[in-house]
Amino acid sequence: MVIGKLRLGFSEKTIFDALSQMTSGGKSLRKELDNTFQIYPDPGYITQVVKERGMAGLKNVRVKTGVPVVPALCQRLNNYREIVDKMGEAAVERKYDGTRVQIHFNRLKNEIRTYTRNLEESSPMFPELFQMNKWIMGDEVILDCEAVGYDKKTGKVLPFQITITRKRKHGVAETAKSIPLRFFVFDILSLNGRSLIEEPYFERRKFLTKVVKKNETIVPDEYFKTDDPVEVQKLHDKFLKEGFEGAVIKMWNGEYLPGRQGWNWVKIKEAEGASGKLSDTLDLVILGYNLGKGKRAGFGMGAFLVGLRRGESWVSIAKVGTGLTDEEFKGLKIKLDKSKTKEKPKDYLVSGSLVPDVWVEPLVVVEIAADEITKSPNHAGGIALRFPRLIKFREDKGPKDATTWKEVEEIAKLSLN
DNA sequence: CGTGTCTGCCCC
DNA sequence: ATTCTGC
DNA sequence: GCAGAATGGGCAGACACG
Repeated sequence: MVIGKLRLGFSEKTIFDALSQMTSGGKSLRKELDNTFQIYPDPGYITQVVKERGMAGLKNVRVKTGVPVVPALCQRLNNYREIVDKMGEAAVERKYDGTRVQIHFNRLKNEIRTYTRNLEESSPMFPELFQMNKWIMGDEVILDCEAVGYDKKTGKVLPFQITITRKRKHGVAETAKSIPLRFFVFDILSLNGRSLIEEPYFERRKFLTKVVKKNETIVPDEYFKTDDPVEVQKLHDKFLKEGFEGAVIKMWNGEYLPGRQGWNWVKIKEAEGASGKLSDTLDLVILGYNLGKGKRAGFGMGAFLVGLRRGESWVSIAKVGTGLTDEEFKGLKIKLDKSKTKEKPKDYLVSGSLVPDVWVEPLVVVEIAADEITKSPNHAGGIALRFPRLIKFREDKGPKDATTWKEVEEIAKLSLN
């Protein structure tokens, strides 16, 4: 099936608005179009159905294996009480740092297909699913899960960088052997032709338990029911200690809603109130900046390179392009241009792909938050920050007061549990 | 044949 | 992924 | 509150170059 470029993003909204108007419908019509899009995300097809059979035709569009469902996503919120206040009763699940997989199983057609979070078909990536027929109690099933690499000896999950090596065109079988994946199933979207997306969470979970038989490769994900913020916090701490990315909290009665809607699904990774999953923020020095595109080109900076002192050199460990307001970008450019250098300063160690458009003297200190310190093939320091963002400018600090290499190594050790 | 660089309706 | 911004 | 548009690290692949 060809899903056109209009699939996600820019104009299905416009198209559906036009379609609603054309068919003299109002808001309810628009809602019906959106609901259909969730189970058949192809605006071209939907337009055709409406054209040929009118809005009534939409009722005949059903969930089916081989057509991806627009996946539900998590809102972010790092306050336990607020989460519970917004949801009431909720389920708490582990957050896995892997890759999202929507599994479509059709016994009669002998078909097993998978889709990514962006509705990309990914079937060739997961040869281990070919035995689904033994593991699934049903003939036509759509499952939602997270696939994570795991260590066969210890059973522990592996870092994202290892899991994602599976995203390849060649050598999939070899990689599957050396880095097996485990599929943690947390939802079921359809069963034998019947859509379950409008069923409440706890009902879907009942179906899931009946349908998925646990084994080495596929596991019905564990969940904990609660309406107590303290309990949520305890579970979150437990998950972090176990080495998982955090917790996902879902409304107990919630439907399976596409995208981020309301407070149906919420994720929490960091300690309550913290700005990133990494235990500490880092005070780093700006080494240069890039000119930026689109709106950012207007104020002459899109991102800046940060690093710290290691021995006699300055080494980069991240680029930062978020966390600043437009005004802050403008102000920072003016400030940095005062210490622009024509050439790369001699004591800078920065590898090719990260070389900025403009080099600056190592003077400006910024506080940076991140989720993780990872080994890096790109940054000269050999490590990098995952999801770096600016917290604030440290005008009170000079380059000598910046975080030291030793401190970073300590934090890195801690973050590897 | 290796190495470097760049790209992806990429994954996060 | 995170974050900011205009609506 | 929501969608859109900026931006991050890093993987395999494709391609250029020597």
